[in-house]
Amino acid sequence: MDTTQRTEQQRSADRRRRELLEAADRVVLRDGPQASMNAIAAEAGITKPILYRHFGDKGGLYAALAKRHTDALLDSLRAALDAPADRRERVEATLDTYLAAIEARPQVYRFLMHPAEGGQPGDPGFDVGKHSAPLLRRMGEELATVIEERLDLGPGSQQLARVWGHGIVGMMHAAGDWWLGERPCTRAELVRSLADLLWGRLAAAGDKMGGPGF
Amino acid sequence: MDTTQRTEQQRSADRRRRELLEAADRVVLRDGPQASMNAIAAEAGITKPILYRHFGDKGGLYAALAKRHTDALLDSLRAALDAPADRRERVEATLDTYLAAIEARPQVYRFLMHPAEGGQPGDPGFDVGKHSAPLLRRMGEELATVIEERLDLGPGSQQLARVWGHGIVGMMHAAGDWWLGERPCTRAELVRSLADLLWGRLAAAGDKMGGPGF
DNA sequence: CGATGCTTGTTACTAGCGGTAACCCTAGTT
DNA sequence: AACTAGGGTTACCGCTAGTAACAAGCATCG
Repeated sequence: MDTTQRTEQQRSADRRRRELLEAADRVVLRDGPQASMNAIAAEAGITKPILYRHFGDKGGLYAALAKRHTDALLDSLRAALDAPADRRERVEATLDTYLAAIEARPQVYRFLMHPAEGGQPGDPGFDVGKHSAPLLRRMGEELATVIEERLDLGPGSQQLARVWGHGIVGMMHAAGDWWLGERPCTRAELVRSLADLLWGRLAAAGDKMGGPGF
Repeated sequence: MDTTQRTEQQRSADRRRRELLEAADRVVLRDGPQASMNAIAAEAGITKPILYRHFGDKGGLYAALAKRHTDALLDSLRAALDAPADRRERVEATLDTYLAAIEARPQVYRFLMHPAEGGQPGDPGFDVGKHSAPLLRRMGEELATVIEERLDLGPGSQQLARVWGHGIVGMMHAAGDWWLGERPCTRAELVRSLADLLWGRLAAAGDKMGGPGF
């Protein structure tokens, strides 16, 4: 049990793992989220059981793959969120960063939003809750902490911040998804519209027709 | 080609179709979205090919199934949205209606959010865009039309309304999904927090620490 | 009456998936 | 030389979606 040997092997295994992940990345980027384990193994130049030895099951591989992209995206978002500017500018920069990312690599984005979808036959468990992609959850929590750290929201601020975190992330996600499909306007316009929504223009707008009854 | 006969057969087919849909409904409600065609056929007391004759493929069945629930939910939402009350109350009622629905039947909700996920092997097409569930899209569009009809938003109102429609729906969806998993507060509190967000409390809140640079 | 279709239903199959058991082979250790 | 440890492969299991191909019941036409 020599430690140097162990680290040697660990390193080798880690390098292999990274190679496999990059191959998987290529396949997912080409075939979308339904890339098969066979295809990934073939792309990596090896066969299935090796994949399973490294990642356990398809969910494990997908989780590892998703973590890389999610971490990268979250780093960008944190940078935008931490920029030295006023709140509105920071919000717009964060929205724009996210939208630019999903615009640049839609397949990766799609993969992140529709992960494993697993559920092997023998498993009787049926996880209500945790439907959405881990990316959404992580972004929501991240934003919640930022909000709670920086904003003075009075009593119940922690809970309020978490609701807002997940809500805002969901708004960004859904609007981005729709925008990516239809492209009804430029990215800048979308960012501005969403920021306007968050800035209370919905509440401030006047009614169009007659009295408030309608 | 007697018309009466034709309607006769049409009626019979429609009744069968409804029976099959109800059986499928039971199975999906029990087994979740990964219910197999075999299981659905067994529940309906028949065998697979009949399902395929009626619905084409799994996507077809799921689409038909989703349409029923989506229509029902949209009707409830429209009712809440059309209530004779002021805007804030209507928004809160709509949020609450949606959240109550997903709370009452989480499996149906999950099914609606993670539909077919189809993609047969031979099909090289890869539809970027249209990732999210049809339910989200339809709710977004619906809300957009309501906003555009009732609010005076100045120039570019149509585009703004659509962005807001999809954004608000996404906010509701993501917050609801998270809430369903963690149950960190009551439904009423969640509704209130989200309405507060839409009412601009994010923009109105004060900074917690020092100057605006941070 | 018999033949023709049409709908309803079945059995039996294909092709591909995720996942695994069993084996092989090479390297290094004692 | 014997023996173990990993990396690798073949061949399989059970499952899925989807599809022939065939077997009735029942109307209509010649």
